[in-house]
Amino acid sequence: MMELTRKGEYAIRGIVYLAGKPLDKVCLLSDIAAAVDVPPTFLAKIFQQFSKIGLVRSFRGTGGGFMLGRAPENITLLEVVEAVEGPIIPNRCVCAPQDCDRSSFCNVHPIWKQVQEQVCGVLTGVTLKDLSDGKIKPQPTDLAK
Amino acid sequence: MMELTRKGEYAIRGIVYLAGKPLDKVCLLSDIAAAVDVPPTFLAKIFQQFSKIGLVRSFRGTGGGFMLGRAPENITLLEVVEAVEGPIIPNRCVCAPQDCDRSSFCNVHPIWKQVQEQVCGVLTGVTLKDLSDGKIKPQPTDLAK
DNA sequence: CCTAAAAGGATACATAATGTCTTTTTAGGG
DNA sequence: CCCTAAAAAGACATTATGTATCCTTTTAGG
Ligand code: SF4
Ligand code: SF4
Repeated sequence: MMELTRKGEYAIRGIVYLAGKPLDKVCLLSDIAAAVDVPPTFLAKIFQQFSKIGLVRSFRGTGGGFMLGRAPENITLLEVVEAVEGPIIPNRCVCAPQDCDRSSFCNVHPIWKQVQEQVCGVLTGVTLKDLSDGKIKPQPTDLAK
Repeated sequence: MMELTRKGEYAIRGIVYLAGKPLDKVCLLSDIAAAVDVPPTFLAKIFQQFSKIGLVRSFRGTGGGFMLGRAPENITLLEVVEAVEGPIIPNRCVCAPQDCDRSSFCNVHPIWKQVQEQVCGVLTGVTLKDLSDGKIKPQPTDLAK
């Protein structure tokens, strides 16, 4: 449960690599794939998805390639993950309570909502800039003392 | 990503049902399955797993069935989930950093560790008693203001 | 020894993950 | 205008996982 797929992992590697380059630098897919050690054909599919929603911009033909669609400090890890993995849904009832007859009286239901919020919270708190800089936000170290 | 499987969902339903019964009451698998609307054969497999690790106790033969292995206030949701889904691992590097060449310098790595802690934190904070009672812990409502 | 019930094992089917391959579109440059 | 570089699009192949069912074996009561 809860496991990021290869696709998600590769997606992050690829776009973090881009985030480490100057914003206007156009990078070849094949170069990115080699740098982050991902099968190029697979990464191509991933970047196509990114491109569709504007996370990266693509240029075709000679001299083409990819660059970030926005400044890396304005792209959160959550966006990247959800772009390729879909929304973070610990249990189907979180986004479709009507699918479960028991949701009206179920005590577990709110727990999954809570889990979702926590996970999204962590991933929203990290930007591509943080990741490429190596300057990870000081974690709250939330010890409910 | 992050989605509980049917197995996990059914497991929770089943054991929460048990938690709502007197501790010494032996329940028939078929009754449990019917009550929580889960395929009986599937629930059987799940309860076998529970039984092996002592989360529930089983009795064979005539008059047999299942009961909780411990008091419901001493069983956390995390235990139940991990019993059937395995450990909560947002990314493989969380439990096997040696599998990834990049883990030594990777900035994403600690994020997954953080996610894991948050999720486990939420699930550890809920017991079967809470779930069967309907008395869900007052959530921290962690608004980092 | 007969019956109830769980345990264990094998199997079937569907879906999702993980890639690869081929063809098409777009763009630059001589 | 053509040639080449590069991404986009779509089809396909393979494997792993999820979701379940069935059958046989073990255990226990009466
Ligand atoms: S039983 Fe509760 S937790 Fe499970 S799917 Fe339905 S609402 Fe969600
Ligand atoms: S690249 Fe980083 S996040 Fe991805 S698997 Fe390796 S250590 Fe983990």
